[in-house]
Amino acid sequence: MPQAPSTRWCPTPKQLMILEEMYRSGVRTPTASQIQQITAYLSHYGRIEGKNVFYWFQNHKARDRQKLRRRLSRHHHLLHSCSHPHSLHFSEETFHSPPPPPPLPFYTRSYLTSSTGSPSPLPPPSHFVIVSREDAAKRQPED
Amino acid sequence: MPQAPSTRWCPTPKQLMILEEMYRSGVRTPTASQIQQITAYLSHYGRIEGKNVFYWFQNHKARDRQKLRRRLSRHHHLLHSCSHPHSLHFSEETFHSPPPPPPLPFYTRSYLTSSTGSPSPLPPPSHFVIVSREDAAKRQPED
DNA sequence: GCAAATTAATGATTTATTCAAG
DNA sequence: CTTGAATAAATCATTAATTTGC
Repeated sequence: MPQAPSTRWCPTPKQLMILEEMYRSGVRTPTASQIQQITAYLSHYGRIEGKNVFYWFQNHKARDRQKLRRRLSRHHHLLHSCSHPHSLHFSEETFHSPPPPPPLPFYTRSYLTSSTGSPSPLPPPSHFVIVSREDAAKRQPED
Repeated sequence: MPQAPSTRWCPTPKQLMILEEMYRSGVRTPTASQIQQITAYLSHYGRIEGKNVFYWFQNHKARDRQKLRRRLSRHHHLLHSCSHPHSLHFSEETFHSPPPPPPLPFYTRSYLTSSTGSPSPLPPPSHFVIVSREDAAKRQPED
């Protein structure tokens, strides 16, 4: 019985080291030729195909971003909760502790495209624009 | 030491999420009244002013286009820019120094200059594509 | 120690976006 | 308005770590 035909690529430690080194050096989305070169080089350390290299960089980049985003998010939350000592009291949640679920129906593409049905929004002031950097600027949805 | 009264707005993760959702929904250059409403809504999640919203959409749209344009530019210049050693962060250092055992020169002058030196179509077609996007080019910044 | 069971990583696919060309 | 090009995000699937009962 032939060994389990491992259905997916499994990088050798050496291959992994090199890929990580490249990533650290700034490689993120290698071009086709770069992928070819990288693949050719890594094939000295074990079986590998171009798509493996392609996927590896895609995944690594994506998960790096993911990790970073989670870290920043947590950091942000910690800062906020720590900077408001008085929020430790539970009874005061009425104020600013947890943003209650405010209504979320907002602007959607449908709203923008069917602009004729907009009763509340101010009429586009059109020419003359930009107001101060203060309250806002006015513009027509051109997109 | 006086606390740094953070002179500029810093979106909370929640605010960012909502802004991005709006952007995805088609909002690009909200009108003054839209900005007012958005600001009011986002203020549930942290300090924010109308100008912050205005600038956010301006910047996000601009950077989105910039990113795309840079990608296209890269694509357009690939054949020529491949001869730019600088564009390959990991070229000789990464390959010629660390990997001692196996031979395989990597990015050599010949490769860089004869960018068209990739005669074979590219990474294994295996039954799916990846590869189609390769011939085009991408690379480098802000990834 | 050692596998079966469970959980965490991560390779591979699919889906949803973006802008701009036609 | 539709489509092309190129991802990046979300998801699926399999492999590696680990936990656990014996």
